[in-house]
Amino acid sequence: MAWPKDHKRNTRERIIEAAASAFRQRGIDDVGVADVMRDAGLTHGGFYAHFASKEDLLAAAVAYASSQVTEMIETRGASNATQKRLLGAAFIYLSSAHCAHPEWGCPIASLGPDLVRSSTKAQRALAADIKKRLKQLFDLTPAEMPAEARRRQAAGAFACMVGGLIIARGLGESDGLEFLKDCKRFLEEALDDGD
Amino acid sequence: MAWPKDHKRNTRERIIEAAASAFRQRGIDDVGVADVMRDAGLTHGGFYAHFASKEDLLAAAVAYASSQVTEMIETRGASNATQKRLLGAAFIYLSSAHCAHPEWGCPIASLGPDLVRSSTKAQRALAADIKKRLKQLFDLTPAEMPAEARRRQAAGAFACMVGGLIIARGLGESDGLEFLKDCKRFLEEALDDGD
DNA sequence: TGTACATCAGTGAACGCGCGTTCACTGATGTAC
DNA sequence: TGTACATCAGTGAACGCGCGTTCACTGATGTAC
Repeated sequence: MAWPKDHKRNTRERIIEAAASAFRQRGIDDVGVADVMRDAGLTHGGFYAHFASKEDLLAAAVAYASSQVTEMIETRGASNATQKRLLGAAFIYLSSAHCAHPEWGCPIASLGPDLVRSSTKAQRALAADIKKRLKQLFDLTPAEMPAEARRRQAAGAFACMVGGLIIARGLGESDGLEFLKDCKRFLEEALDDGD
Repeated sequence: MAWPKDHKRNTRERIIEAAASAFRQRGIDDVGVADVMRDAGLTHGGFYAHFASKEDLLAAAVAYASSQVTEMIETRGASNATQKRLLGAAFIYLSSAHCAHPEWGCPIASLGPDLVRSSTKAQRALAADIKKRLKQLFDLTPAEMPAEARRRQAAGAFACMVGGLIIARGLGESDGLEFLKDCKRFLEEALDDGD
């Protein structure tokens, strides 16, 4: 081979990162293949050496975005060793920083409904993201609780997180922050139940 | 005037209804002006006699969709006179029927993230929808509770409803139904708190 | 060490296609006489 | 009651534009000798 062996892999990764940011910030249809390639420092023609279609790129971008959120929750939300690890994850997710920056945040909250209507491949990436997240949140619930109760808490908290973020963004800056606070207090009480 | 005086108003309404269904089912960008007009039994050229732009139609469609959801909650969810009216609303919202039929359901769950990125007019329609819904849900909480607690319950339940529906749709048929049940049980417990 | 070569990542012009929007028109309707 | 007319909701061809995708090519790189 005439090129460093991971050069193409690196380029591909760069394209995926650029796409993941742009899609989450501006939406799937408002971001063209040429835009993504420009963000990655390339010209649009080379795109199809890396992906079969824009839909394929979307699926890869969702998977990448999902892993970013997993890391965000792991390192910034659930690091405390107390009983309230799920609540810590929810607080990070419902933070004003996450609300203001969809481009590095949860792809379900920024693209979910579009992904449901999307190609099979992107749909599968979404479903995989959801299942991973549910597993991650489940593992943050108190281990001594019955599994069913843990699953319920993970599901309810996750729903509240995704919906809360979307609604807060829809309300705009000041009302949105107020709403986020209400959601957090709601979860605080709701998750106290099972202790 | 050479036409029945509410003829144009009726036609406009028909276009809005067609758009509200199509947008919620297939997404904003995947529904063309010509599609909407065909659904309304017209040809595309006449569109601009009713709306200044597709974005304007979108704003009107969101407002119409919102009123449909208000009615759904009012007539099918919150009709009981018990203490659990908010829970009743949530159960209707998180029903499998609503999950399977975005075209007559909540526009926040089907279009929310897209509307946040949309024109100012559509954004305003979304924010208005959210505020109306929050007010409606607030009014379903027990009147004897402190206002702050009522607001928290309304916010948390609403977030859970929107997020729950989006996640369930993302999971697909069977897993989605299971998830909806978990969300409903979660809310059942969470809303018991304040009684 | 130096040179010719093969490889293939990336370039950029070109293609169809569909969409939002415009506009000259048609023809159904209520009104005036 | 009947006819000519004015109105304007709706028609359909046409426009420009941007996007996803294709393809012949260029040129940077590691390898063979």
